[in-house]
Amino acid sequence: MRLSRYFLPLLKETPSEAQIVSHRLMLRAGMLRQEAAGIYAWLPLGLKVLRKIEQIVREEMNRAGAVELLMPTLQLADLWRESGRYDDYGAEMLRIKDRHEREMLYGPTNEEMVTEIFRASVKSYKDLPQNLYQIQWKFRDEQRPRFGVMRGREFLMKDSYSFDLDEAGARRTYNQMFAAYLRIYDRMGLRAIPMRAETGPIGGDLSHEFIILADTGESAVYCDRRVLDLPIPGEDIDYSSDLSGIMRDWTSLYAATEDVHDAARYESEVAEGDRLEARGIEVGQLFYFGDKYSKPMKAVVTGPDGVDRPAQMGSYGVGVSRLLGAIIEASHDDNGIIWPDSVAPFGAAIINLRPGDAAVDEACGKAYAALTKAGFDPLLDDTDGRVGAKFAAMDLIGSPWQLIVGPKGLADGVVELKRRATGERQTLSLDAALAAIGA
RNA sequence: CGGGGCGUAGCGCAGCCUGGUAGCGCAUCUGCUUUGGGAGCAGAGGGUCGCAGGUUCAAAUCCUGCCGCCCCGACCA
Repeated sequence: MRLSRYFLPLLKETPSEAQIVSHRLMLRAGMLRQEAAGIYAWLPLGLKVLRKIEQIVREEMNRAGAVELLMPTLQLADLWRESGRYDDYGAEMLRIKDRHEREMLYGPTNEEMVTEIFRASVKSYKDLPQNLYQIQWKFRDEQRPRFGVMRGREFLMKDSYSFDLDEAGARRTYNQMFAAYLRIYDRMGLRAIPMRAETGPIGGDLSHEFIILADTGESAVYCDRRVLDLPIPGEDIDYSSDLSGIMRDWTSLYAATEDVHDAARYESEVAEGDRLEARGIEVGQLFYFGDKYSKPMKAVVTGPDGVDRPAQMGSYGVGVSRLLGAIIEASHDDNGIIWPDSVAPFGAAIINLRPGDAAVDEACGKAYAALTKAGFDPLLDDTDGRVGAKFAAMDLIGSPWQLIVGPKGLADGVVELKRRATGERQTLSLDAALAAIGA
């Protein structure tokens, strides 16, 4: 992409409404525009990151054996009456009437609908287990939206729903999701800690929240700091194998959100030097809730014994849009965002210090072609700006690699290569620079 | 939902108390100079002052109502 043709409305000054750093940086970097409280337009740069995060989630869900589908954002109220949640959910649910005065709602979550889909076609234990997921917009009419995408009313969420014949099967699925979640956050450069959590309105008796430690987190968390050093399952993980060991390793060390924190247990189980009390951002949650929905909604399967029983269900959410905020909270400096390579909107930036200079233009063109071919999706700054402003802009939007091409260096046969994360700069030939990036 | 605050140009703000031709910085546009870390000079454009009523000769300013947004708390992926 050529910057001169792109839509990147950078802000020099911070909009007054933004209180936390991720919100400020997303606005300044031209990723986001607020349209109403907790409702945002995703500008091109923000959308690119959103799509990359989405894709990582998708790849890891697929790897874990889940199957993607897409359900509508609008749902019929009658469906929610089957589970009893239409009346229970309260003002957080956005309720809508269509032209026929039919009561509808903008889905805050999809347990009812997926259960309806499941029960319509699955009748036998032979078709189990199933784990269906979608990446779809949700709406929860928060009393107090805040912190940009961290607590929006409209947000993008990966939600999956599993169906098993019995509790043992459901726990196997739960463990698969547990391992997949460890991988998802790790691939985004985040250290997410699974913590025992309350089940909330979704219900059930087994639940973990995945928490990113950050000062701006909304909840207080308590854990054994040794969880920070536990190994993440590799790409070669076999999801058909017994994963209870991973689950055991990660859950044997104390880690709990304030809602379920047990101070006495914490103090007895965690050595004083290992105690970590911090703030955390919740970026995902796992629930096992058995037949909470399948029973009232009659999602039953026939077992090998010929007896019908409600499917054992779980649901698993990842806050996709929230993750942008979480990643920025975890990775930024005074100059702007520091994107991990895996989610960077552009894998590399080429800064043309003198557009119009034939030699500089040619070198930039060569770098652009090589980086494009190597899959970096580069951003070429071909604008006529001040050098300082150009550097500041690329730092602000967090380009992981910055290839700086100017007439002075080129006269000596060199360019400058800067790594955003470390600030490290090297002066080297264009070919060597491209090789260093990996193109 | 309780408490507090704010709506004036794209962004950040002053003006309001004490009513009298709507300002500043940044950004934008034009010209000249400048060009390896957010340039300088000169000029220009852009605002029914959130909306609706009211008071007044006169309202950004005072009064009433409404809408929107932000912050603290309670609540929540």
